[in-house]
Amino acid sequence: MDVTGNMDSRKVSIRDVARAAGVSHQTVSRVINGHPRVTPDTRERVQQAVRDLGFRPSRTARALASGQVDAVTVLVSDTTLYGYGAALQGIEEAAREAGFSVGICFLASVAPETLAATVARVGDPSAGALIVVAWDQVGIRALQAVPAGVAVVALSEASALDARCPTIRLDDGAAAAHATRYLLGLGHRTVHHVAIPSSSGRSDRIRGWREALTDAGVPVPEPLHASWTPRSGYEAGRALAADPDVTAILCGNDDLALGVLRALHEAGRRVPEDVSVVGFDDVPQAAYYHPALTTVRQDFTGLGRDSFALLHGLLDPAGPRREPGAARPELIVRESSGPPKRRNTGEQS
Amino acid sequence: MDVTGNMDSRKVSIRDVARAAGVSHQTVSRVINGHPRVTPDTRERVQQAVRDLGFRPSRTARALASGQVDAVTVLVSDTTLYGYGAALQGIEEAAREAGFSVGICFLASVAPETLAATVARVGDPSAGALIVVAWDQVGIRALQAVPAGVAVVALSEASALDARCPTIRLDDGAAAAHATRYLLGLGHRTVHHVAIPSSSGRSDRIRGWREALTDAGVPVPEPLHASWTPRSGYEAGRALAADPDVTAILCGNDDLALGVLRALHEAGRRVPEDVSVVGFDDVPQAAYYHPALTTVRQDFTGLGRDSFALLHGLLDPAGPRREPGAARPELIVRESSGPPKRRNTGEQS
DNA sequence: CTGAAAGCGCTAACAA
DNA sequence: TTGTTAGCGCTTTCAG
Repeated sequence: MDVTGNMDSRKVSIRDVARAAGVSHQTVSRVINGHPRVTPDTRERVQQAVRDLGFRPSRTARALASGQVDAVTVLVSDTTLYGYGAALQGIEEAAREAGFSVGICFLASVAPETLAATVARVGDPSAGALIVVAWDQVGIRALQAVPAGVAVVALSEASALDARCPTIRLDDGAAAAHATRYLLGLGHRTVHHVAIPSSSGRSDRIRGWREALTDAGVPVPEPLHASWTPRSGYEAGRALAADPDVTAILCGNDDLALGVLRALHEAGRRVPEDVSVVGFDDVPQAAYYHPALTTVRQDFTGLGRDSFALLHGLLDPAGPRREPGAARPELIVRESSGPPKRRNTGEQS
Repeated sequence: MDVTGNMDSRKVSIRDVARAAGVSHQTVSRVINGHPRVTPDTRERVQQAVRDLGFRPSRTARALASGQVDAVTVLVSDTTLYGYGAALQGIEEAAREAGFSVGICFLASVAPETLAATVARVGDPSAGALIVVAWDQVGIRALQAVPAGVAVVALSEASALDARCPTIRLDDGAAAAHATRYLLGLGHRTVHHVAIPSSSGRSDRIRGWREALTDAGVPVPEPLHASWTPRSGYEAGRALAADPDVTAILCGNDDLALGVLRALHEAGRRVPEDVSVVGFDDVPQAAYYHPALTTVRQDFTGLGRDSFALLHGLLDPAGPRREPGAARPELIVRESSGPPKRRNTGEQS
């Protein structure tokens, strides 16, 4: 017995409540599920008994009997990366508000050869629905490994090939183009790009950047393909720093930009006087980098919320629809970008 | 029917398999659970049927019948903070290896008044065991709200009062003391401290720092109490930058250190020439800050793994014991720390 | 509006 | 070694 004088609460079942309230266990079920046609009096008696006994319905039993689970598990490669972590947070919030429990599986730590088996296990129909963050290759592969018959929603790049499931798309092509035009507008002759890995081989960010360059009729340098880490940004940055023609760099994320910043500094190239650097994502630290990073803010949390709303709508078509609410990408101008020091007077072509 | 020619796999039950294999459903249960006393022949027939029908056991039904769940849910305030995210990742890895599914609940987005209810809901005994990351106030409060009768393990600060549940303790008091002595050893007259919020009011980091100072017989400045964000580090840093006596600052985490770095820079105080800065945690970005941050590396992932191992041992005392494997905190010296520029020759006391 | 019966898919005792 | 009989705690159907 505990403080409230009851027996251990883990053993009270719907029948115990029924007995205490002098009704059938069925009536108890109706009351706890908010069934409309119950006499106020009966309802009150039952609720009293529920309180007295500290009854908590078993989600497991409910799931088994009804075949519905109210659970979603999120497949995501690595929440240490800001965008992924924020998206997860958005999903979890929305799911919790809807009374769903949320499970998680980090794909990054799954051996490639066991990926399919792992996905099959966590994607068990009896474990509820799935949301897979497919912004990278692992995510895409996980998506393909999802067993048929499971409700699933994906978060993907806009350019990702065909979606065989409902999808929330992150269109940062437009944002990349916008950032590129901003840099061009500052007077740079072209903009170099350090790219994050793409899920599809044709990343939106690369595409947007390239289009902006092409539209402006300026040369399109070869993009540098990096990973997600500051270290790989640093390596790309060293290469770029050695080229005096480089005056503006658009980075695929803020971590990359951080590495680029450092490489530039070590090479004696000042930012933004000699080189402008623009990041992507707007991590909470970006405003405190040295110099403070100009970057494209993205609403990952909103995307996460939207993906859950989409899933919820799928699962319960009768339920209230929620309009997508994710904010559009937004360029945040800080210290790391500015006009090139010496304007070229346009000699060649 | 799908590619393999079977009916929809979500509806095959243990009895279907039994029928196909010509045995009782109980035998099927034995086979899928690896029960030893089954004739190899029978076992083979059953396994064949399982394959043919694409049978997947229902975790829900299994949980309901056996009373065991093989699931753990993690209560954590905000995985956007590196240490929390890494710990979660460690827990998830270890749990998945053990065949557990892992759920998650972000405390930061739970309204304080609904915290207890939320914890009670996700901490439902039928939802499995709990690991709560109690490195902060919300975590502690969540821990207290855990209903009796649920298996729970906590991750807490070493100084946290009494633990009413098995606990993995993070002792960064020693690490803070070590970092402080390192700074003192460099010749600084004292070390200032910008503190993260503590779960207990008596943070280990503060204690270790204070002890090192006291042991060395140097003055103990009042610690500055900040939050977790670069911004709050920045604010503390501005105050510190204005004080010419400040030559060494130990920060409660790397984000704080980043903010401090920036404040110092804006104030024209050079790092490490004028002021040394040491952080805590060693986030992946720390080596790329400007200057590269000296910091105390912590093995959060290992802590996470250990906490799951502890829980697993609790749940299954017969199972294999796993020794705690988390690495001890380690000081990583980089560019942000060094000897003070002008040695004081010890005029005033 | 309420109750009785049946069963969700599985495991746990027994018995054979 | 295998099969039979009972449930786990709840929802669902159908009577009353």
